[in-house]
Amino acid sequence: MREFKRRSRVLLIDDNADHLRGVKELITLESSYDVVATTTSANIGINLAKKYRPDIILMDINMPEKDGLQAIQEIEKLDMDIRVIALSGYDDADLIFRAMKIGAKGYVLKTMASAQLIYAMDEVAAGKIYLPTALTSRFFEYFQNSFKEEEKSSAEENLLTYLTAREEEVLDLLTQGNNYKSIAGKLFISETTVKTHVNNIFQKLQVNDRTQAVLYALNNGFANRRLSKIAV
Amino acid sequence: MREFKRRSRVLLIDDNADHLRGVKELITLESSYDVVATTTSANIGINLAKKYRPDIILMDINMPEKDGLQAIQEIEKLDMDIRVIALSGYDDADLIFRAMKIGAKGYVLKTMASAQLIYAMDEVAAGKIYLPTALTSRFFEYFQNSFKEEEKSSAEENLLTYLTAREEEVLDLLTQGNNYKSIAGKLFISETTVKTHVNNIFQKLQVNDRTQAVLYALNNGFANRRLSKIAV
DNA sequence: TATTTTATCAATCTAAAGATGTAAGACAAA
DNA sequence: TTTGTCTTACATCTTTAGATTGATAAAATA
Repeated sequence: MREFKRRSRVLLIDDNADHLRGVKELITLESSYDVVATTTSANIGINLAKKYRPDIILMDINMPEKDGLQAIQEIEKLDMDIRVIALSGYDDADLIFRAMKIGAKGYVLKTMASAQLIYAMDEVAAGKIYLPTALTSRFFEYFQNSFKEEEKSSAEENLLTYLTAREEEVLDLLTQGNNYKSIAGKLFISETTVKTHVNNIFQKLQVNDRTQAVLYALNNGFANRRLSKIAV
Repeated sequence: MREFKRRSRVLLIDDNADHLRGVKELITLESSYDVVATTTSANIGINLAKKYRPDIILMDINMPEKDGLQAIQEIEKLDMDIRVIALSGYDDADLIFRAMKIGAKGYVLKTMASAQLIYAMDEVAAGKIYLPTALTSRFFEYFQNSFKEEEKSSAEENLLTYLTAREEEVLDLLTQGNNYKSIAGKLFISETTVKTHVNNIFQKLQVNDRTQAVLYALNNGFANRRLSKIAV
């Protein structure tokens, strides 16, 4: 290996000045990291990120002024290959999920041992995504639950199962925004036949019009599912 | 602690008879687990699960006959508090994602050291969800990518931003399957006004009818997002 | 074989949706 | 003050959508 390992440049964002100082000292002790800047403001932090282009950002996500999660999202949108690790005081499943969803490369609790933080930084610096085992477990509980709820609603009774193969084809075209004429053309059948199918679909799905039919289809696992209830 | 720790009952499902025997021996050596049954067939495995009600199932998901993932899903549907750990020969991100999505409590590679498997079983037996660190990293790359694609498509140019507040209200009601009369009633305005709004919405979203408008809204981050491309 | 389901098509009718033009009052920005 | 946008509203007209009834042939099923 000819190229030696470059020291990773780190930006710290934490509204708690004391904690900020502590983390800075901790990291400075590590030979492989340079703290290029620190700030107690998320907004300033975003600007510092643009200016210094650090490799890693440690972002406190429990800040009053600006939401740390929002800041992460904005930094991710810059698409500058800056890897953000979320620092949080809480091991709340929802927080962990949202942080990982918007692109955080790690999530470390402030209460965790400093060695854990350094390890996370090492992993993230190496291009990996790191979550402590305990938090991973939390994450997955939340993750699996969000799918469980879906299944329940669709497990009740999915009226889509009553549709014939042809009706499914027609419904599929409906969910793509086609009108009668267009569907007739694509299936090589007459418009009146399409009307018959559509009417039968309405009966079976117990809806009144095509919009409701399309909505029913999308909400009940037709083609592609919805991941509802999960938004940042 | 008055109650002593009950030995966990384990069911093994693996179409590779040799591997099955090996894992069985390995687990039998552990004092805390009883192998209650083994089978090389996923279908039989499901029936054995119903019969023996094991605490844990080790399920090979790379089986030709029946898909192991499907088998996991069916077992999860039983809702019998049977915790399934997926065994796989591949650390494929998509496989890991799908296994965890449908409710697997763990995912262990066959190539991993036996100690790793036992550790996973210990964690899962204790009610946790366990993924080896390396696989967790894989999982999250896949997970985050699935959201990144969404953002791209909605970042191109979201025509929804051109809508006025009132038009958004109307569109929201459209995406709930309301007709003109219903919308007029809910917004306390006349039906003709609703028509005006709806027509303006069509212009702005560049669509021809309400179904297309609803589809555009749903596909472009209106109210709740879609997690497309990810299906089991 | 008899029966049911499915897919096809038609005619007819009503209701709803969509296109277009016009316009007045409110309100904010220039 | 003027300009522009937003919200409201109406009239008119054309086009779709949807409901209903009826019918035929093929295919699946009992």
